[in-house]
Amino acid sequence: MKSISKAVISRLPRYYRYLGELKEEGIERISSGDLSERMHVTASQIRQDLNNFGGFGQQGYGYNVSYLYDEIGKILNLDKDHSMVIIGAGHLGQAIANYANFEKRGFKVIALFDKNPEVIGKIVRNVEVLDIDGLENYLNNNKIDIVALTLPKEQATKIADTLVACGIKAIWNFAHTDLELPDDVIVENVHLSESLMKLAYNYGEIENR
Amino acid sequence: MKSISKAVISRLPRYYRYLGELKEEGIERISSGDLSERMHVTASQIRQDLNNFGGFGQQGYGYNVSYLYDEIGKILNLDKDHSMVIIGAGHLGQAIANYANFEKRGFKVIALFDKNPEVIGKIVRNVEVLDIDGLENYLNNNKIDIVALTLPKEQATKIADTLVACGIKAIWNFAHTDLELPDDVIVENVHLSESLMKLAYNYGEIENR
DNA sequence: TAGATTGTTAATCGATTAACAATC
DNA sequence: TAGATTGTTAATCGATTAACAATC
Repeated sequence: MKSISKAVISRLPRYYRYLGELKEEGIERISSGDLSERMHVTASQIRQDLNNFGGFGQQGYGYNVSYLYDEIGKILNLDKDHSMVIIGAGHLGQAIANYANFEKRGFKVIALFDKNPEVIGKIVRNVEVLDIDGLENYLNNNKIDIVALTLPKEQATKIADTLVACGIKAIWNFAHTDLELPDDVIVENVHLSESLMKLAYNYGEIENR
Repeated sequence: MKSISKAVISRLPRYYRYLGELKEEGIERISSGDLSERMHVTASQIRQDLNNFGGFGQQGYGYNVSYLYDEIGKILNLDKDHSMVIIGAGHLGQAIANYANFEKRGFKVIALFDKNPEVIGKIVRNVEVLDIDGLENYLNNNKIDIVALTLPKEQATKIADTLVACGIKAIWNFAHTDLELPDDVIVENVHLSESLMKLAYNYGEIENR
């Protein structure tokens, strides 16, 4: 099976979001042309993207919204549950723990960790903040799918090695650094400062024209 | 002047980060070849990217780290101050307000807004949380460069229109929706749920191989 | 059936990589 | 000067768009 390009994957969650909205609006079917207008992408791209995974539509009819929504959900593994641990219980860690929609999609936060005694023991959305010293032991005794790293880069690098040693395969990295880990460990980076710099560049350009 | 491609812009902050690290390590010069090894990109791409903005290097020598760092900073507008207002003083809003490094780069949070009486009046990093009802008046009387939207999508859409009406040209959008705004308003999206879905897809692929 | 719209191939466009002459 | 490394042009690769036959 030829692997799917990164560009395609990165568009799937957006399709999923729009289809969810269409579903909520009670719309049963949609053509690539109509969806293209809503999403401001070409109809060609929508059809090409979807056909990487199979023929979800029907000639002369279009796509069944509910069916396509479910299918994209399956592709994105949203039909399975994912246990998640958050390391770093500062505002960012707590923001993620509190975000209800993740749980709706099967992402279940089952523990937070921190080294700060002031937050250890605190309950965030029914989940206790545990002492980081117990992390290794915890990981060895619980099946964890995803670890979110919401702590400063100095600590993130070291903790990431521990995670890999404990067999963690998926890391959601908010620390401002690139983790250098083995190939079979997936890292998804959220670099907020880089996002903000892009914004600074782009609005600077607008001002000068 | 031909405009620079999005792909190039999105790589600049990462170059900037690596150059900052090199500076801290006390390294004075670096060749595209050496930088390419550190960053895991091709030397060709580095040279192509940089030459969109001018010749920053010198044949036979490479690039002066400190000089290149400053030049990329200028391109990204980091040599200017940017006043920022955060709307939504929940955990995510507070996380951003608290992030010290932004201030180092010239991004100054000068107000937070919320509609929740329990947080209004609270001081976050020397900045007061104000009542959202006073937003329009505030924007009309203060020069604000960037507004961060860290609130639910239902509210974000409405607030975004207010922002545009008040002349805001740069929005850092954390709400899970695409804001439909005039062309001269720059929106930089941070869609955390889409990032998490990409991670779910990718580590699912690893498991199946 | 006729119209609509997909699935898919072919054409275009843009971005990345390779190569090398220029030059420090 | 000789070696190193850039700046830049040319070649390749991949992604997007256009076109249309297949088919519901």
